[in-house]
This record gives sequence, structure tokens and C-alpha cells, in this order.
Amino acid sequence: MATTELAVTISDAEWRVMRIVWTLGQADSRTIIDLLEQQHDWKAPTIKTLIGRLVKKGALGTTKNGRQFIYTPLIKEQAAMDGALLNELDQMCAMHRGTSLVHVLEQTELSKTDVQNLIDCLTQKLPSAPTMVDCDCLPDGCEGSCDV
Amino acid sequence: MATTELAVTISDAEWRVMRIVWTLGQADSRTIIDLLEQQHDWKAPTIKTLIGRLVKKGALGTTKNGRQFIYTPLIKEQAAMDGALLNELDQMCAMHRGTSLVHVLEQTELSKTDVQNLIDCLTQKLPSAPTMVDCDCLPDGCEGSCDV
DNA sequence: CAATTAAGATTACATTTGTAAACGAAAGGG
DNA sequence: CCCTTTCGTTTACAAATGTAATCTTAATTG
Repeated sequence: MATTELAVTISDAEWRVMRIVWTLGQADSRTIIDLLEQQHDWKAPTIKTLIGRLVKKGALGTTKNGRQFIYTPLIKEQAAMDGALLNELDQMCAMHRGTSLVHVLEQTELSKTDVQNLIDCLTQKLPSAPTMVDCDCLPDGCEGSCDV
Repeated sequence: MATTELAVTISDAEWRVMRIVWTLGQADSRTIIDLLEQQHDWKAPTIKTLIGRLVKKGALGTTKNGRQFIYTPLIKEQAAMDGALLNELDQMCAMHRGTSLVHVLEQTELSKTDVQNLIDCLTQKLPSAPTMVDCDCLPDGCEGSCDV
């Protein structure tokens, strides 16, 4: 792996904009603004600001189309999702990640295919899974007696 | 459910402090500062600020112990973890959450017990799982042709 | 062609966050 | 009892974020 991916950070509000563009594949500002004004009570200038920031961040690319722009995603939705979740998980105690994932799965609606894929993935991990994952909250490692 | 939980928001840096207190069960500022100065190159005042903010936010409670304080977690670690992950997931396209979770599980070290719990949870969900989960990125719902 | 509209750019401003210095009071050492 | 260390509090300040008004310019319309 040579490419040092700078991993664009997308804020919550910006995420809304990206979802529109990801879903449509591409969109001009009018479309983005119309759709988002429906979903939130954001004013048009707010949405313009978000679009502008996303372009500056390199999350959206632009193609001139007459007087306006067509925006396209420069980062993949799935990659952004994976990255955001892994980032979040990474900052949490390693020992408790598993339990948290159980809770997350319990509360997330998943298709049969997803569930099956998850089971397959886990079944494959099972043999090589360690007996326990240590807490990594303290410089040395804690004694597993974390108060949860 | 009557209690309207305001769901304290913990920032990344604050999360580090909470992990120390969660792991130790309780701690005075000296302990927190010593441990965090080892893990990061934060100055003591920085850590004091974070502690102060967490107390103000209601994430840490204080008990006077002579001239200093003993800090205790007022929110549960597991609940905070679950909440943070679910929040993150919630802002993403419902249709792609499953795939993302597969990726997350693949890249997360899990104990045998965790893996087994996850499999059990999923096995239980399988029968009632819908054939597909629709995209919820557009006001109406997209046509599933999202460009991932 | 003038007036209005719409698109993108510039500016604005409060809040949160990361990061830290400075300060005031209390406690302990000598 | 004074000096120093240590706590907790106050203040500081830049960057990111949420939220939006204003401005400039080009295009549309009568």
C-alpha cells in the first residue's frame, strides 16, 4: 500500500449532502437543494455552503454544465461508511467492541442476504478467534475488570 | 419510556478521558493526567479542560476527597459505545448498512465468545429478516441503484 | 434591452472541539 | 508561618461545524 489516503472527514450535515449525490450518482445544486429542503429545514444558502465545503475537501468533484455545476462523488459511499464506523470503533475499548456490535446488530434492520453474509463472515472467523481481547484503555492494559 | 435521555455527546478527546475512568471505575485528576500524558502528548492543562467539560456535560460525577476530587462515570461505557455506533450508522444509507457491518466485523478482532454471540444474534434474526432494506437517502426512497 | 432570477462565491457568526496558559486557593514542607 | 507544589477554575485562541445572509454575475424573460 503506497497511497497515503488522507481520508476526507465528512461532518454530519455534509453527510446528508453526500447521500443525495451518492444515491443519484451525480446532481446539480438545484436538485440537491430541493431534496434537502424537503428533508430538513435548511435554507438554500446552508446547503450551498455544505456543497462548497465538500468540494473543497475533495469529497465532491465538479463538472461545468453551462452556467452551473454537476457534482459527482469523489469518494465511495461504502468506503466512507466503513471508515466512519471503524474510526468510531477504534476509539473505543477493544475489549467491549464485540458486545457493542451485538447490540448494534440487534437494533439494525438487515436483509436476509446481509444477515447471511454476516453469519458467513463470523463463521469463518470463529476458528481463529482468540479466547479474549484485552482492554486497551490504559497505557499497559487493564485487568479486565472494567466497570461496564 | 418516560425518561427523555439527553444523550451526552462525548468528543474524541473526551472519549480518552472517559475510557480511563471507566476502566478504573473512578480516578482522581492526578491519575487521569498521568495516564493520559503517557498515551498522548497532551499537557496537563489540556486534560484538566477535558475533565472539566465532561463534568459540565454530566458524563463524570465528582466526590470531594480532601482538597481534590474523585471522578466517577455517570454514564455507562457500553451504553455510550452502543449509542455512538448506532448514531453513526443511523446517518448512513439503510440499504448499505449491512455491507458496512460485514466490513467492520471482518476488520475487528473479536473473541470467540463475541463471535458466537454475534452468530447467535444473527441466527435469531435470520427468519424474520426482510428480503431487502430500502435506501432512505431521498425524501421518497431511491431505486436501489445507488452507486457504491 | 431592462428587470428579475438563479448560481456560485464571499462573508458572518455562534457553538463545539482541540489545545493550552494563567490564576487563585489550599496544602504540605521546612 | 512562609514558600512551593498542586488542584481546580478562568481565560485564550484557532479550527471545524451548523446555519445563513449578502453579493456578484450571468442568464432568463418580458
